[in-house]
Amino acid sequence: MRYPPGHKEEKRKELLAISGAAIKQGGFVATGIDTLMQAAGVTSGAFYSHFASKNELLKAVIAQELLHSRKGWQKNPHTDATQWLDFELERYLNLSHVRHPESGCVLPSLGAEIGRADDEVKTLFEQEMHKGVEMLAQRLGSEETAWAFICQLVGAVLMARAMPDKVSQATVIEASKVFLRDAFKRN
Amino acid sequence: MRYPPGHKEEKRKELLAISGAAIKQGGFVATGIDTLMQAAGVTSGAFYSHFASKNELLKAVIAQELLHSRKGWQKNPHTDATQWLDFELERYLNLSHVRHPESGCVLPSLGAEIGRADDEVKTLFEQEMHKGVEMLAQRLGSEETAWAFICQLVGAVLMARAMPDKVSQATVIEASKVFLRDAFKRN
DNA sequence: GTCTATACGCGGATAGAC
DNA sequence: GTCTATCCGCGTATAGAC
Repeated sequence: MRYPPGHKEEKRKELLAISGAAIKQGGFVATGIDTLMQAAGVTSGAFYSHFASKNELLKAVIAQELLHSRKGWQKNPHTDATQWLDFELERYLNLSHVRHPESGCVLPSLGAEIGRADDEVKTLFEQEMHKGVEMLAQRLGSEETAWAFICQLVGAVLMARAMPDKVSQATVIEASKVFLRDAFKRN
Repeated sequence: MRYPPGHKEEKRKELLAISGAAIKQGGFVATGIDTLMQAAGVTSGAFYSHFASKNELLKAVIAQELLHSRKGWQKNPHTDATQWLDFELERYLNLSHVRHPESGCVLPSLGAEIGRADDEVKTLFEQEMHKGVEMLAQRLGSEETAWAFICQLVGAVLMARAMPDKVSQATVIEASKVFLRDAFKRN
């Protein structure tokens, strides 16, 4: 055969990573398959060798992105609760994250579009989210607290990205940072 | 003249309200002008008698929706801080709001798309948001706290809408409700 | 002010050559 | 597996009749 074994799986992974970044940046509906494949250096016809439809791509992107987010949390080196929290707050609530959705968390970028997607997408999303919430709950005490923590972070980046300049963006994310630090300090 | 004075202004208001609902439900990019005007009972050609472009419509929708949100806060009858908070939490964090974006807050629905819009849109958004934050700050003590409050609410509804069933939706919004109640209780 | 008709581009998806 | 070519529908926006 002309391609080494495992080539297809690797190519799919590559397309997935590039598509994920482009979709987080431009939005799922707004970004066409032509654009996605151009970013990957192939033509739109090649897309369907790897994904059955654009909706299948969305599911694959969600699974990949949320897996990546969970891996990110596992890299937090701190055992002390306060230090662990500060590390996560700095990592998520910073201007670079606000200004670079293509390499950031999928939730502020695609949350609303997942909400408008079909049940297959939402069910997959729920399953992947729950894995993350279970992980966070071990640090934050309960799944309930983990959900509230996530909602605060996601809402802050979502709102900050809608702001026109760095100053107002910083105001929004710093507010949530202070609020969360304060809420978890008194336990 | 064939139409009474003020007819155009009224018609524009009507188109704006109907378009706002449809866009919050389906997304700004994903909803075409044909669809919007069909919902209003006119054809797409009529749209341009009232708005210069789809982007101008987005700005008008944002201004209208955020004005409506501020009016909603003003209807809160409570003076006691705890009662005021409970009233707002119940009003925003409930399943009906999660399941009816067309009549709900514009922020979870269009936040990400505003983030991808041009500077004109974002600047308008910032100005309108600041009016609301100033109002909330009088209740919550500071603009910083107001921002954090908004981010938690918006993130909760955004995440809940991405969930596939009522149970998981309720889990998300209840978590934020408890979290916020707890955070403001200890002041 | 609203209608119909239309220009023109881009959307998702498929067929067949290589 | 990827390419080119193509189908068909929908997107924004405009022109001109009524």
